[in-house]
Amino acid sequence: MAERNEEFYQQRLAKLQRLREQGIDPYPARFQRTHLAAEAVALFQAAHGDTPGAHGDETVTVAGRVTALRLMGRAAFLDLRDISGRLQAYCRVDRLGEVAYQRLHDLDLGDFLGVTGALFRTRTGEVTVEVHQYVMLGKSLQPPPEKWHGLTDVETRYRHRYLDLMSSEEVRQTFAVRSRIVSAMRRFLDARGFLEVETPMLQPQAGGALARPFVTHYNALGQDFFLRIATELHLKRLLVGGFERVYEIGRIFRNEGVSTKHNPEFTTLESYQAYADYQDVMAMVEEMVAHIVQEVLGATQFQYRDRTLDLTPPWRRITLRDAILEHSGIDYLAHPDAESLRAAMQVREMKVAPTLGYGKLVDELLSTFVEPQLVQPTFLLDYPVELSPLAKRKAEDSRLVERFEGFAGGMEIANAFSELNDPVEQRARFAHQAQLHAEGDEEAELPDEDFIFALEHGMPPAGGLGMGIDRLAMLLTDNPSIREVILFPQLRRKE
RNA sequence: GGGCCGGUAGCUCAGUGGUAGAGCAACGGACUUUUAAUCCGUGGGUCGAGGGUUCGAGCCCCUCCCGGCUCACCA
Repeated sequence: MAERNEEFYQQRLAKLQRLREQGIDPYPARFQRTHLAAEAVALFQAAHGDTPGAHGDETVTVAGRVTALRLMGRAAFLDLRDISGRLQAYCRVDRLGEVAYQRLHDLDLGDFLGVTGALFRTRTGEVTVEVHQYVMLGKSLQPPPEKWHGLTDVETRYRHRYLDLMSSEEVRQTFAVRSRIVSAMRRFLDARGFLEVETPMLQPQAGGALARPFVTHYNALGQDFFLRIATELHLKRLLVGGFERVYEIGRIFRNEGVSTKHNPEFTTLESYQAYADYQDVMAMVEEMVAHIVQEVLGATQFQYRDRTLDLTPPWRRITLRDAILEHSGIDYLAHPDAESLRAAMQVREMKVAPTLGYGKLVDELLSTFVEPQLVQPTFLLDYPVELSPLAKRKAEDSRLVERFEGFAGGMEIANAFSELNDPVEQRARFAHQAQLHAEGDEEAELPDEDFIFALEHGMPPAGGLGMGIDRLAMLLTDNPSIREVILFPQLRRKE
């Protein structure tokens, strides 16, 4: 864990004081720069090529953080880093004058500095700005992480993410990619006529997924509220209201353990499209993901861990039944009830809690045998109705619903179905869930009377989708842990 | 919650029972094209916390805290 160092702080505070005594504001409000670091380098390169020792007459003003400082008596080099990259600055006493030059001794790594000067290329070939004048833009009072090894302590990286970002270009890149994923997703959906909406995070009851919620208290109403576990039920109310294509990208909260694939708050996309079914959604998912990857990485093939993933459509499609049969040898449809299926699983030496219901057992088979094998993008189709209280049954087989999940890199990244729009059946499904809840399943879906009331007013057939943005970001940034793609991941409080 | 691993200077890390170390960073000095600048010198530590064993504990034992991986739980 990073800790404050009082000695360094006092030293830097003294430097700050010296600046003020010289009438210098160490925290000015504004600075007008003419170029980013990378722009300055490109400018010089275009005008003078890469001949070592070349001097130009281009004057630039750049600003950034001091990341290295090499004082050599009557001359000094320092590295400035801004969002575009790094630019070396060269200071010499005969150019800056004795006073301004000596003041460099009170400069520290981490300070923000603005410099103006002429570009040249050193004899070792680096484009450099020879400083005519400089301005302190923000004094730093704590030392930055080590310049060569950077920050490796994982706990410090997460608790003080600014230090991690400060010292690692790779980490900065990860979060830039994450941002581009989300904006590419928005562009894709917007171009297809989807309307982006926002629905409540604080809810009198949390529904739309099988998960335990966080509870909070609303003082003004004197009531407990729940943080949403999904956006589904509100988005479908909007279909009832007449919107035909809606989506929401937002944070949801699930009161569960953390792991490399789970953070208690995470970000999902949910979209709903009227008059579409899960087959239409499947086509959209593979097209959308390929589009995003192409925009963000410039190709639909990329490295994830030790494998090359190819997200070019079409993705493999296989029924959940066949996938489980293939990887575990168990045909769950041949075992129509929980007792029989559990017995079959125990024959294969799986430890299964006797309290697990039929749906959970199937889920267990999926996550144990199938999910880790799905490295290349794959859609699993047709799930048992017990596992999907909000999905429409298949016309040909009432044990199953029209649902698919998308996998890549051994992780679930999408979940979608043809939405159940029959209010009477929805009520019955809720009743079944209520029964499971009464039997001790804390994750069972609770009946949402207003949602049923909405359905009773008529909802068009629709295809709905949920996607985990964090997991998509893990894939595209080649990170094995969800915490690496969340800026401030959840950690236990430390005191 | 279980198992395994880790927590030593601001940072990166050595140190397996006998005077707490190195590199970077910091401070002082030399140096006008360096770039992990170089050279000389200096300061800097409740060794995660608490207890125990021992003549003596960073090191061995116990408890606890925090983190990582993993299993379980968990979409």
